[in-house]
Amino acid sequence: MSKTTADLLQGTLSVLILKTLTWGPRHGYAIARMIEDTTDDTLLIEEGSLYPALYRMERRGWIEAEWGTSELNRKAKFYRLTSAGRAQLRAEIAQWRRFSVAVEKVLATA
Amino acid sequence: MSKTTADLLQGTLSVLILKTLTWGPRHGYAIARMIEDTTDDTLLIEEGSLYPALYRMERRGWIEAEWGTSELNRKAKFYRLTSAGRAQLRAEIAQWRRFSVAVEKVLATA
DNA sequence: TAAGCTTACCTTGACATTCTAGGTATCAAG
DNA sequence: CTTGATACCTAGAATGTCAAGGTAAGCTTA
Repeated sequence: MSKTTADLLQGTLSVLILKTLTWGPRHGYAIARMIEDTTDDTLLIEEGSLYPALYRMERRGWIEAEWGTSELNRKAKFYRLTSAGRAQLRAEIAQWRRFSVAVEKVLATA
Repeated sequence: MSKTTADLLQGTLSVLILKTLTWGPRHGYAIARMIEDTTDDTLLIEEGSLYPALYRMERRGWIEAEWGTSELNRKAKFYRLTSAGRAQLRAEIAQWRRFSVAVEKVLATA
């Protein structure tokens, strides 16, 4: 099963990133590590998915970027939530729950 | 996510179809209606997604088709699960649960 | 001081899936 | 005989993810 779409369901990456940023500004690499750690590597965040997602979200005004220095003294771009991003997060969480409840309804039928 | 609050997450349509077919052979239109009814229209199955999905699944040997007559006396193509489809269903359910548990872990963090 | 590992970012192109928006045909009901 | 529901089908666009590359700088260790 598969090469594609097995690791992440399309559409969930943004909610994961937004939620991660509620803990405070983070750079991309750290966001990926946090999600992987939290899920015991069930969700693997590929960099080829991560960075394009960050650009999309920035373009849509959900997050803002600023260059800085990482904890390990490397150049890093720190993202933080905007208020639009916070609203988007609320919407996406609600959407996710509605959706997963609905899927469970189908899967749970005897 | 897109304008309709009800679109599917990529990768979930097949598990929904497979599960629906455990109730017995169904034609495409009936599969869509069942999923929509079960979820109170939270999950809307577009025909442009449904029929291509059925072909993919048939090509992969998860389901088999046979022309027949619907309850309302119309020509209809009835699909039924193969044993490969049953195995696929088990795998996809397991995958879905692992995935949704992982997403919840991220979203649930205080 | 060089090699190698890790951190950190970025991009291109392929790929799968879903949606939009059409279309056909049949049957039942008004 | 027109309308609405049933039932199938398809082309093309849009979207998002992944694979697979790449750059560069800091740390470690030999």
